[in-house]
Formats: sequence, structure tokens, C-alpha cells
Amino acid sequence: MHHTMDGIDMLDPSGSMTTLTPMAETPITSSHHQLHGSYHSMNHMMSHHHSSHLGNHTPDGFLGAHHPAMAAAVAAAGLHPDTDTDPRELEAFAERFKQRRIKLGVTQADVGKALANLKLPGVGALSQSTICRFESLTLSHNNMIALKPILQAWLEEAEAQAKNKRRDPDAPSVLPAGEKKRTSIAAPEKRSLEAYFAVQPRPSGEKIAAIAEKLDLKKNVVRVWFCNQRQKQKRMKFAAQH
DNA sequence: ATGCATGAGCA
DNA sequence: GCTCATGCATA
Repeated sequence: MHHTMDGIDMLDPSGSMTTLTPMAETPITSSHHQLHGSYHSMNHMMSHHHSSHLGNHTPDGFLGAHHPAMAAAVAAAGLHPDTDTDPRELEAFAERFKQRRIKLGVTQADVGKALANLKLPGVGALSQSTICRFESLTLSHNNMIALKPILQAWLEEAEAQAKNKRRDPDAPSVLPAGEKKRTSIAAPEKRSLEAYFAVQPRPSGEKIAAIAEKLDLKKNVVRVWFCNQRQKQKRMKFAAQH
């Protein structure tokens, strides 16, 4: 009984993401003293100003930063070459960053909050998620490039202060209580979605509606799923840039 | 560490 | 409606 759309029963969308888990760090959770400050409940303090300042300036799919013509133009403009945009450099920095961050005894969440204290123009706090993704290169190339200087600035500042101050038992741990959202797509449905995605990564609204109905999911959930799936394909680690 | 979600900006 | 940066909740 199939009439709207089928033909995906022969697909085998395997080899998605086999993220290995490095976990070679030391989760110190209460040793931040120099980079702290306002622990205001930053609930939605940043629900309207994030995608407009940190690298959301490239239309679609960043241009290869290795264009000879572009490199020349960049050089002529007196801007940096592709040293800051080089995936290799980013990767190296990300690792150095993580290493030194851990050495400082600071968690990813701590770093995120500390960024606001840097008071850099247009730079506010970031979430643990983002710091984590930066370290694991699971962000877009442009996003990595935009965040690098900021995190580098924090790192230098943090290490500088780590030299002066040494110990200061001050740990205002905040254990927020939150009840929010999060739909969970079951494995079978997920498999179907992946199969559809393999055939058509960008289904039309109607197609999405059809899929949603077949899988008994809300259309919005399916659309978002496809969007997120596309984003994943563009992340550094999996992009064909290495 | 990662899944599902929001919202700004663009077409 | 998409992309993109980013976040909360959760595994």
C-alpha cells in the first residue's frame, strides 16, 4: 500500500557519524575564579542577536579560501591571507585551545560565560555546546573562523590572569532548573528520514508533509530534521576539506 | 557530545 | 522556506 512516494526500501544509509569519544580530559568543575562575574540567569538574553555578528556573512557555502584570485584580492586589501582560514590552522588551534583550557581547569561552560567578560565588541556569552563544537571542529568553516579570535583572546587573558592569581576558593555553582522542549524521533522514523534524505536532501514542502504523515510526525519536525541534516553535512569534520 | 529547535537574515 | 549560528535538553 504505497502511492505517494516510495522506492527507498533498497537504501542503506549507513556510515553517518561514528564520532569517536576522545574523553582524555579532566572535568574539573569548580576551579574558576578569575573569569567569572555575572551569573545572571541568561535565559533569553540572547534570543535575537546571534546570527548577525559572528560570521553569518557568507551567502551559502563559504567560498574556498584557497582561491588565487581571492588571495590576491585579500592581500591587496591589506587583510590577512588565508592563514586564519586554513582548516589546518583551525584544527591545530582547536586542539591547543582545548589542551590549555583544561590545563587552566576551566570547563567548556565556564569558557562560554567568561567570553562575556572580555567585553569585546559584539561578543557575548556562548554555550557549552558551542565551545564543545569548536573544540571538536563540528562547526562550519566560517563559524570556526569567526570564533577563533574570540576564543584566542579569552585564552590569552585567562592564562595571563592565571599567572597572577593562583588560588581563590570561589565557586558559586548554579544549578538551574529547566523544563523545556525536545521532541524525540524514534529509531525507525529516523531510519526512514535518512533514507529519504539520501534520495532527496531537499524535499519540497509538499514532500515533507507527505513524509511527515507517513511517519506520523509533525511537518515542522520533519522540516527541521532535514535542515539539521543538511547542516551536519557542512560541518568541518565531514566536509571534504582535509 | 549530540539531537532537535529557534530566530535572524535573505531570496 | 532555506541557511547559519547557536542553544537547551538529554544521552
